[in-house]
Amino acid sequence: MIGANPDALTIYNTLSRSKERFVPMTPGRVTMYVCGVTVYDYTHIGHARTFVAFDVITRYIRALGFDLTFVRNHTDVDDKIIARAAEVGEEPLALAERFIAALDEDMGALGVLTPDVEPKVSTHIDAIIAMVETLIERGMAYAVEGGDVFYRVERFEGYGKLSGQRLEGLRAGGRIASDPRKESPHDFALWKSCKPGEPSWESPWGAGRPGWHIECSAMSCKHLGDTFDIHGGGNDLVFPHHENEIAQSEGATGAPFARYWMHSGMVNVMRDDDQQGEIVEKMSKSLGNFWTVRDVLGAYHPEVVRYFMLTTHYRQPITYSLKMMEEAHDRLEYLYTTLSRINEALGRIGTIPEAGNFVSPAAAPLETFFAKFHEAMCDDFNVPAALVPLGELAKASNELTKSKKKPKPDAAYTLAAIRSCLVQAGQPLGILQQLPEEALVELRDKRAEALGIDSEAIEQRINDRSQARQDRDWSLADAIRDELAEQGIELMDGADGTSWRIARVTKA
RNA sequence: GGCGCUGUGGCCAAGUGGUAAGGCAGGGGCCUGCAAAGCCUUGAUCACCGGUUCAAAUCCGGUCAGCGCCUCCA
Repeated sequence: MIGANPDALTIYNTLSRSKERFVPMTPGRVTMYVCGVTVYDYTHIGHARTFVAFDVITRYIRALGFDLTFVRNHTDVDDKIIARAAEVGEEPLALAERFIAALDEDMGALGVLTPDVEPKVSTHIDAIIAMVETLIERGMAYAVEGGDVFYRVERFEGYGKLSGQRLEGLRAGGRIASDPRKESPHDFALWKSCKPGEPSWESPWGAGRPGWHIECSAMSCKHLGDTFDIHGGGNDLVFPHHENEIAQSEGATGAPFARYWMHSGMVNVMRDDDQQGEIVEKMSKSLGNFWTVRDVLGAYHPEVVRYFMLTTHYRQPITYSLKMMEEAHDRLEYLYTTLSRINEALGRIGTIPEAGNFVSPAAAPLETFFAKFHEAMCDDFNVPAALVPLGELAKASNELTKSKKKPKPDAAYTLAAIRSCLVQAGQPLGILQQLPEEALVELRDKRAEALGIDSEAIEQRINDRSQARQDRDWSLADAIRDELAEQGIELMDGADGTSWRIARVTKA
């Protein structure tokens, strides 16, 4: 990508609690592992936030010229999956498989790139067992009667280095009675014996299944090695999941685990509370306050969902609301409208003039565009700041496309350059990747569909009005405009006919 | 109780030592048969108190408020 400088990238590392210059282990190559989800239900907007955040990160790392290997797992063996499967009378692995397919579909629709490797627990049992055995050999874990294996937390010196927790500060067993077979209440399960009827695999400790944290240690090790560059996930995984991963991996290999830990912020949701009024709280399955990706995709264009997520830095929490989605919709529509106007203007002349022969009047934002964009992106992927130069470009472009005349050669060149910049910058962000004319229709139709507006009826009335306007019957034309405006339809009279859009649902 | 995060104009949101990016909404204007779109223009001293400094939204201490994790969680 133009202006990209891989040496300039800075990443906030949870481990050091500071921004660090990013230097990969192997020059030019980056290895990254991101925790996926436990697949027992449809994914919600919270999952999508993390996936989109790391999608932008993977895209931008590649745009910087790095050769990235990206691994993201599916946890397909887990208590919740077993419980859900029992509820609906399905085989646990079949249920998991079904929701993996749904996840692929949802994330694909959101434009989230498929990772290079998507390992599953069920296909990595050997690697998991091997790692547990190593941990036992090294004294970092112990098997107990009944066929469970626990990690010996107190044996791992660095325990708590990621989350800043100290063993004494933890409320282990506070809410759930601690297993008396544990040496310490903080010890956690690496291998769990199974009850009859549950999915299980043979192991040196009897039939059972892996504990929750071990799969990520085993699978990241298998696909990326003992030490790799970046480990990511939602910040609710910092403790205990990621802390335990470090204990397992470093306890087993003796080598440093992930070098940079990146955590994305949660999606919040507003709720009306009788006592406290409006309160924000984390979107989560257990609170039941979630919107599934498919619900939201039913109402909004996928790039609108992405744009919404791009407006807040990935480490900050973001509040999901209708108002913010509408705002994102309008802003994306604005950018696509800008591109469409460029196409229209450029369509009025034949060939686009070559660079270098013209002094363009709107060159200022163009000259600084990539510098600003990369400066923001290299500052720990500051996407909200990176969006600013896009807006500047759009403004300059719309100034140039104001006139309906044939653009002058230097203006045409500038417009072509702006279009190219917008589309290029949109690539790592995952927006502006459609033909603008198609995107605008999709944006409009999606909103029409969500509001139950009949597009054909609208177009019919527009035709009626066009006739009235031809007859110079302004009062009838205005009456139709008002009638449609009642439904939130805004008409745009242009040189080549009338187009329409739907006004925002919520204003204040 | 422990660990961590946050508090910037009506709303959203960057900035983390040199006198506040950007977006939305609102006001004014240009354009338009009218309108929409687009363009121009307009607003904050950064929760509070104290300290460090030539200089702080930005560093340190304290207070208040909100949130997350410590149990499954993206």
